[in-house]
Amino acid sequence: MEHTPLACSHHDHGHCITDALEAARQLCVGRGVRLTDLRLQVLELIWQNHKPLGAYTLMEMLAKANTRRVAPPTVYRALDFLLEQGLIHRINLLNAFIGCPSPSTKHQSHFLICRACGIAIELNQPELSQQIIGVAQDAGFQVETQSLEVSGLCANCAGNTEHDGHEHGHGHGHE
Amino acid sequence: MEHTPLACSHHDHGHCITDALEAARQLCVGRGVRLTDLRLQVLELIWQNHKPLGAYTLMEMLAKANTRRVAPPTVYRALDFLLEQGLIHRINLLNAFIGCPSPSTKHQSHFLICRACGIAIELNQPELSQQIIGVAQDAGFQVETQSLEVSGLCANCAGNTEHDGHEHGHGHGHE
DNA sequence: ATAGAAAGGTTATAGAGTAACATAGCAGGA
DNA sequence: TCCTGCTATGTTACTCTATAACCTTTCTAT
Ligand SMILES: [Zn+2]
Ligand SMILES: [Zn+2]
Ligand SMILES: [Zn+2]
Ligand SMILES: [Zn+2]
Repeated sequence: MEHTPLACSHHDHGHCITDALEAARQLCVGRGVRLTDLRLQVLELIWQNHKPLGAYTLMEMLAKANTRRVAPPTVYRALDFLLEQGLIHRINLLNAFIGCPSPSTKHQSHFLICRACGIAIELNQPELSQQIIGVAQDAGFQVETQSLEVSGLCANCAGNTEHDGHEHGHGHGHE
Repeated sequence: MEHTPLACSHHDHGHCITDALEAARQLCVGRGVRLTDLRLQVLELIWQNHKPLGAYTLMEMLAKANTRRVAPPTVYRALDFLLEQGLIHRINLLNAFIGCPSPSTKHQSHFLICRACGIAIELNQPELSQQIIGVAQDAGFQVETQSLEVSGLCANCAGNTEHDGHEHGHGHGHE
């Protein structure tokens, strides 16, 4: 496509996208569910960087890409499908959505979210999940889903701002 | 402070409220901030049970109690104050707010939320907070706030539904 | 008293999500 | 093939959540 957007300055983000899309395709075939054009397009847009994307931002991107109006239910239905299949996660803190790098294995939603650059890093810590389940069990609580959203500064942004107070080159603008 | 804020069917909730309000008063005096009538009223409404309350529900309750219209900014400003002072927490999963039973000690927001009865139980697990900080540090991430929202069934509801499929007497109606 | 700051009131609008119903596209079976 | 039902998408309208901007009131300190 046109560009490799920001955030991931140090890795080939094109691979993130193509790998994720290919994995999604195979997963859906295996499950007998339909990864339609629209759903694939939404997933692709979400994967364009590592920042969570709001439904309305996504809507505008869709409208632009398809040169016609797209209404909220259209994008929300696609998002619902992707959530059900575990292909994306919802970040409640931001009312936004982000691609899951390991959709084939069921897991909980644990994220580190940088307040400076907006990147969201998914944790892969089954032990943490287990500890949370244990704590809940001690209270007689039966866990169904977990959402851990840690806010702060990512390695990049912490490094940049500990020397001087203002960020450079992070592009956390108005998108 | 002595009550276990679990499944509030069996504890004197009047004490929850009066204790919380008295603690809030003293805390604000100590900090030199103003717990105004409005703010106190909002806090009191929030403490009326252990379920998170939405801003608009709160708005209606305020309007009814004061027999005059209350606009969104009014309640949101009160909520912002209470959040800043740590007197309440925000549950992102529900877009709702709940009273904090231990506002005098700084801590993270860790909740068990029952999808059946709506109760939200705040965890008090500094070790869990520490473990999360540790995991983040391994990724070079500098933690500022944590939000853990675990959804599932509380002891009460799990007990009631494990014998038969449908709930009884839970009152998770339209309030 | 008076000035400045903090809090609250008012209006309007932005942002996020859903209900309800209509249409289109894809199946499987006669 | 045509029919039929199911799934996905389009469309309109609406609800719920949250904030911007501006004004008035109340508190506080001098
Ligand atoms: Zn994931
Ligand atoms: Zn960052
Ligand atoms: Zn608390
Ligand atoms: Zn319950």
